[in-house]
Amino acid sequence: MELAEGKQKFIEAWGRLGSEWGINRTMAQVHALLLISPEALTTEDIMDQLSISRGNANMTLRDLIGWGLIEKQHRPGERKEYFYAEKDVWTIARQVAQERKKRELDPVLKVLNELSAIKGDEKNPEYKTFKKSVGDINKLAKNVDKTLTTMMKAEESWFWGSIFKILK
Amino acid sequence: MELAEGKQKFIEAWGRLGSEWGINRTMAQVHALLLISPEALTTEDIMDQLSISRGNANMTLRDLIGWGLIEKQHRPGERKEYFYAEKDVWTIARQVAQERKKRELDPVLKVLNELSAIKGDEKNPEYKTFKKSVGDINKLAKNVDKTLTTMMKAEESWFWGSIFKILK
DNA sequence: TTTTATTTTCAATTATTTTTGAAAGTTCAA
DNA sequence: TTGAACTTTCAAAAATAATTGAAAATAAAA
Repeated sequence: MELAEGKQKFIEAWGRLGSEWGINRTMAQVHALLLISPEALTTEDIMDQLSISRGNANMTLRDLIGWGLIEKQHRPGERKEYFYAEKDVWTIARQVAQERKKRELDPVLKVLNELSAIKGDEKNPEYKTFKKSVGDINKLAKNVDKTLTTMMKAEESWFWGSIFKILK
Repeated sequence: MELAEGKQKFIEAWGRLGSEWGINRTMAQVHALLLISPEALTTEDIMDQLSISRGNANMTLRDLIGWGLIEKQHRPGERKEYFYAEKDVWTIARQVAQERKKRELDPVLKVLNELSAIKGDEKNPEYKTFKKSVGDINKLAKNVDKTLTTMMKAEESWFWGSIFKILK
């Protein structure tokens, strides 16, 4: 396979994975493009290479900045903005984990805690089943939360080293 | 908060979480409803409680069976089918991990391996950056893959025990 | 067999999400 | 200031996804 074809495949695969996990396909593709670009790109570069509109490119780039995955760069003497992706994959993983935790896991944990506090008749099967399921999910979610929090602070080699020492 | 309100909140929260993670909202809601139901429910029960059509209920229930999250039950002397959700949360987590790995991670790993094999000029920055990013993502994906594989075989208490012994 | 209960299918509709593109906004050099 | 270069906004359009509901299929009972 040639490099040019490989790039297309990578952008496509990253876009598909993103959309399967609730991330806008275009956003994932722009991220993929920047990930494999040695130099920062302009909005126009991105519009051209992915055949997307200016509006779409602009909004997507802002979102990616919001996720902490890319940054704006300026070049002396130029008005245009350049965009450059963080290339360290572990940093990317932590960043995504942090954002999704904040946006999705944390709110759900809040609801689960409220629901865990509901009182009722222990003789009532409706109540018992509700309580059990909510409680169990809450425990699991808390474990995931703790693991993510650790991961977000950790060095990659230490993290996987620790995981595999045990899980092997 | 009353039980009835709590149930609604739970169904809503589970539906929202599902859709944020690429799972059809209705599917997540049907799952939530069955999770907190002590008894198996009929298609009609589900249609009524969630205000969805028969077609939607039927397809969603089949999907949930496909994910290994619910099962059909039959009652002697009755023609109607009843649906009952697996209640063990760790089993649910493993099942979801297994299905998503199979449907999404495995195909991506296949592509990444192909892309990792692309040869090119080490002096070319385009090639070097592509190679580096793809290679790093591939490594990370393989670590996730290993961890999921272990998790899918593991007992809950052992798994979290091991994780926290190290991550603390 | 025929009737009745129930499930499944799927074309059409509805809802949601994404994208476009042109106008408005901003910045800055002249 | 003006105007060129560039960025942002957002209503409308397009694309995608989810849902409906009635007809067809299936299965059991009469």
